[in-house]
Amino acid sequence: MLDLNKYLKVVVTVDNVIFGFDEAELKVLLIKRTEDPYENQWALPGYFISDNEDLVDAAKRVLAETTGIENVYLEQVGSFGAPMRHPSGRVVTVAYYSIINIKDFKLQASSIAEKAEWASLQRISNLAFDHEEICKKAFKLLKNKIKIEPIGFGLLPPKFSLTSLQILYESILEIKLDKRNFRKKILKKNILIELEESQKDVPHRPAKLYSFNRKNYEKLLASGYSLDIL
Amino acid sequence: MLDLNKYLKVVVTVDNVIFGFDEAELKVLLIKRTEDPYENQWALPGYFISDNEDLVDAAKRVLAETTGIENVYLEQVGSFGAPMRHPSGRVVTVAYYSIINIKDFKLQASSIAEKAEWASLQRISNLAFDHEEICKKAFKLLKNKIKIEPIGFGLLPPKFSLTSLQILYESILEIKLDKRNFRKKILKKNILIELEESQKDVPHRPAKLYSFNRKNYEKLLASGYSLDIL
DNA sequence: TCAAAAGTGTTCTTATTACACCCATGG
DNA sequence: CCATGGGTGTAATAAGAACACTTTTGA
Repeated sequence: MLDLNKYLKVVVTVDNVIFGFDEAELKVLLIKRTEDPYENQWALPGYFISDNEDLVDAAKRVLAETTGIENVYLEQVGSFGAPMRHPSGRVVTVAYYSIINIKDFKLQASSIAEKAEWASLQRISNLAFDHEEICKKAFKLLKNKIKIEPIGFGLLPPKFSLTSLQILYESILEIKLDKRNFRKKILKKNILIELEESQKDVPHRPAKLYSFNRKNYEKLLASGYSLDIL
Repeated sequence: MLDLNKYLKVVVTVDNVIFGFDEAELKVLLIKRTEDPYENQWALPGYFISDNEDLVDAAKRVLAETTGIENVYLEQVGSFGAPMRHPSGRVVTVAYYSIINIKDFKLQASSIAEKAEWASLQRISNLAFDHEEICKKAFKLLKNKIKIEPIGFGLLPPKFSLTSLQILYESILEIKLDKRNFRKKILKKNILIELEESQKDVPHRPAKLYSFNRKNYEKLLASGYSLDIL
């Protein structure tokens, strides 16, 4: 039997890039570190893995422990293992990302994180470690994914206006879209349910509200269909 | 200063999924293992990382040591760290992939690998560890990448016929393409140079040969252009 | 002269782009 | 009655899909 002790062993951590959408802006969840190194600096919610724990399970556990967020689907960003990325020694991290509706979760402090906060994507410079690089790679993956999968709906409340949806796409893809063309295209996909409800108490014509037709999307998927929203 | 010795340390390996193209078929490079576990079984070329070595550098070194292949560009597939993926204990692996022209490299045996061999993609079941899963994920990434970047040319000799190029796209994307439409589309991109040469000694009308116009592609890229081949 | 792959255009259908005005509401 | 964002259609252009026969070569 192979003796693994002959080989280099390193510390492995997991980090999470959680995207949310609020006030018409894409945000990312950061924690304020309470531990050395980078004490009191902003960082991605991450920590060490435990034994007998799959990497994605470690990421879920750490996310819950540092921010209170539970039950989210995580997708892998990749591994980051530059020899000096951690000032205390060799640490390889495996990063995950997800997108959530900010209003669905209440952020909690923890022993590891003094506080968790949603930060604008424009303000992710000066993060601890190589976390800015990790954020950027996650954002790139998010951009590619939203073009072919209806993941944007996870960032919105269950009932939303077409304008909110358009702003969401514009924020993530960093482009401007034509209102009429966007509506035509998204409605033709048959993955939205037009509700009876409209916005209330807005100082302009209230927008019709829609919800995501998950059932129909899954039916379309099953019949071998690629979304290709934009 | 944080003492990393308080935390779990695990063995980290790197594995490589090297794609090649030969006899009109997409292949992947495998080694026959000479070490326990999975002795004498086929596996991806991989091994343990060293200290003070970035992950991608480890992957390059290991690839050279196990197969003799050097100087290739590696892209990360991701990390795989299920607790029982290695029978001897906890081992997290970071996988990379690349595509090369088979004829450009001579495969060499090594102490770790009795021999290296190109295997058809259809024959990657029964690999050691979770290497089949890793191959599948790498193949998915390759499929997506070839749609938007001209990486296919790396799999072909410097001079190739349009039919070879079409077969290459068909193999990777696992679809059939219309000959006329494919030619129209690829020629319109302005990334091919039509050579004076033709095939020789073929028992049918010889095909014109083309080469990849890298300079022009880079110029197009710089002017903010997305390839979108298919 | 046969077999095998190379090479070549047109038509039809579908998707994409560009663009400007009236509507409903709260203040 | 004003400000604000909601909602709507058409025409022009570009891209994609479908399709079959002739050509060149070696054997």
